[in-house]
Amino acid sequence: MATSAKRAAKRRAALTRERILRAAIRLADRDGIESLSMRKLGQELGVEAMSLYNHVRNKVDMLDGMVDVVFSEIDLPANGVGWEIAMRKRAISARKVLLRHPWAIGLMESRATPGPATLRHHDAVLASLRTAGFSVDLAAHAYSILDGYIYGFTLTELTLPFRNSEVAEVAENIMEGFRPGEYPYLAEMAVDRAMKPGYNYGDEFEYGLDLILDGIQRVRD
Amino acid sequence: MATSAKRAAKRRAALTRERILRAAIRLADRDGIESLSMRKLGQELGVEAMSLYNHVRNKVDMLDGMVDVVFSEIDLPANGVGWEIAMRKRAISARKVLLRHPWAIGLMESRATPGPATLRHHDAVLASLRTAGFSVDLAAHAYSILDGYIYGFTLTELTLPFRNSEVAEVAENIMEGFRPGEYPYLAEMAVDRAMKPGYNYGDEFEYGLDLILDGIQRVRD
DNA sequence: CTTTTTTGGCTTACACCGTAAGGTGGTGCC
DNA sequence: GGCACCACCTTACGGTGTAAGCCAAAAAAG
Repeated sequence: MATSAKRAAKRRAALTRERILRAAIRLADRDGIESLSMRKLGQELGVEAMSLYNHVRNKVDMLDGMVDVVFSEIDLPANGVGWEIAMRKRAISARKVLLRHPWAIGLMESRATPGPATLRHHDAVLASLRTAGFSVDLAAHAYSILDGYIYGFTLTELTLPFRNSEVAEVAENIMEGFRPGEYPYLAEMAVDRAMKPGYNYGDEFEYGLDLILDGIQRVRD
Repeated sequence: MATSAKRAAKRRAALTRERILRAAIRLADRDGIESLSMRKLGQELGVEAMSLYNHVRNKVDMLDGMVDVVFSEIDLPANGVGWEIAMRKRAISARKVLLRHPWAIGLMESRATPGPATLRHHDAVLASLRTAGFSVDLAAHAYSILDGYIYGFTLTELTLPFRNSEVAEVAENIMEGFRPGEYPYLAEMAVDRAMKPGYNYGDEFEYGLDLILDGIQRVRD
C-alpha cells in the first residue's frame, strides 16, 4: 500500500544508504576527502551524525560504498565494436570519472573489499576480451596492463602541483627555489613543454593508451 | 669545535627531522598509515608529541617528507647500460620500494609539493632517456607511460584482497557470496589462474613492463 | 667567566573526530 | 487499542592535530 511513498511524503526524503553515499561523494568532491566527517555529512543531510549509522556500518564501510559508486559511473565496455575500441572508450571514461572524484584513487589502496559495481565492471571487461578471442592468460595480461596504466596515469595527473591552467607560473615558482643547473633535464622539460601555451599533461594519456593497445594487439597475433 | 658531536653525546641521539621521518616510516610500515599519530610517534621516540613540531612544520609536512624518503630509496637509473635496461631496473626497484611502504602510493594523491629526492629521481630518469637520444617529446611520452604503469600496477597489486599466499581460500570465500553465474568471467579467471598453486599476481608486472618498453623502442626507431 | 640570547623540549588547552550505549516518539501490523 | 519496531536523537568517551606559553640548558656575546 505504497508505504514507502507515504513515508517519503511525510518527512522530506527519508535517509537511505544511497542518499548518504551520494551526499558523501558530493562533499568529498567539493571539500576534499580529508575534511569529510560524519558530523558534517549529517549536517548536510539535515540529520544528526549518529543517524547515519542506521544505514552504514561505519565510516570505512561508507568509504567502500563511495568507491563502488564511483566504479558504477565508469562506462562498461561496449560490445559489438571490437575489443580495441571498447577498451579505449572504457579507459577514457575511467580517467574522466577518476578526475571527477579525485579522492577515489587514494582511497583504493586501503579498500580490500570490492563492491558489486566494481565486480560487475571487472567482469564486463574480461567478457569483452574473452569474447574477442583472448585466451585466459592473455586477457589477464591485457587487463593488468590497461588498468595499471589507467590508475597510474590518472594518479600522477592528480599529483601534479598545478591545475593545467596556471602551469607556467607554478613551474616558474618551483624552479626559482633551485640552484641553477641543479635539475637540468627537469628544467629543459619544463621550458620546452610545460611552459608552452596550450600544454596539457592530460593529452599524454591517449598517446600511452594507444601504445599499450598496439602492444597488446601485437602479442595477440 | 665538534658542537654536534657534543650534543649527540649529551642525550641519547638528539631529535632530528631525519630521525623523525625514519621513525614515522617504521611505524607506518608496521601499523598502517591511518594509525600513525603525532602522539604515538613521540612515544616511539621517547618524546612528547609537541616536541616534534620543532623539526616538522605540521603533519602534512611530515607526510611530504616521508614520501620523499621513500623516493630516495628507489634506485636511480644506471648509466652506460642502455636506456631499456636502465628503465627496467628502475621500474623493478620502484615497485619493490612501493610494496615495502604500502602507504606511500595512497599518500601521493594529496601531496603536491615534491621533495628534493623526488626531483632528483625525475631528473635522473629524464637524463637517462635524453642522453640515449630521446627527443624531449619522446622522453616525456616514455616517462609518462612508464611511471603511470609502475604506480598503477603497484597500486592495484596492493589493493588485491589477498596477500599472495592465501589466494585460493580468499578467492573461494569471495565467490561463495555470489549467485552462481553472476560474474562468470571473473569466476573463470579465478579458477584458471588465481587459484592455481604458485600463482602470484606480481609476476604480471614484468610482462607489462616489457610490452611497454618494446612499444617505446618501436616508436623511437 | 659572566651575561644574554636562542633553542628544544614540556604542559596545558581547544576544537574536532569516530562511534558505543541508550532514550524516544511516530509508524505499521494484529 | 495495543504493541513491536525502527529511524531518529542525546550523551559520553577516548582519540586526534596543533596553538600558546613556560622553562631549563646550550650557544653566543661581552
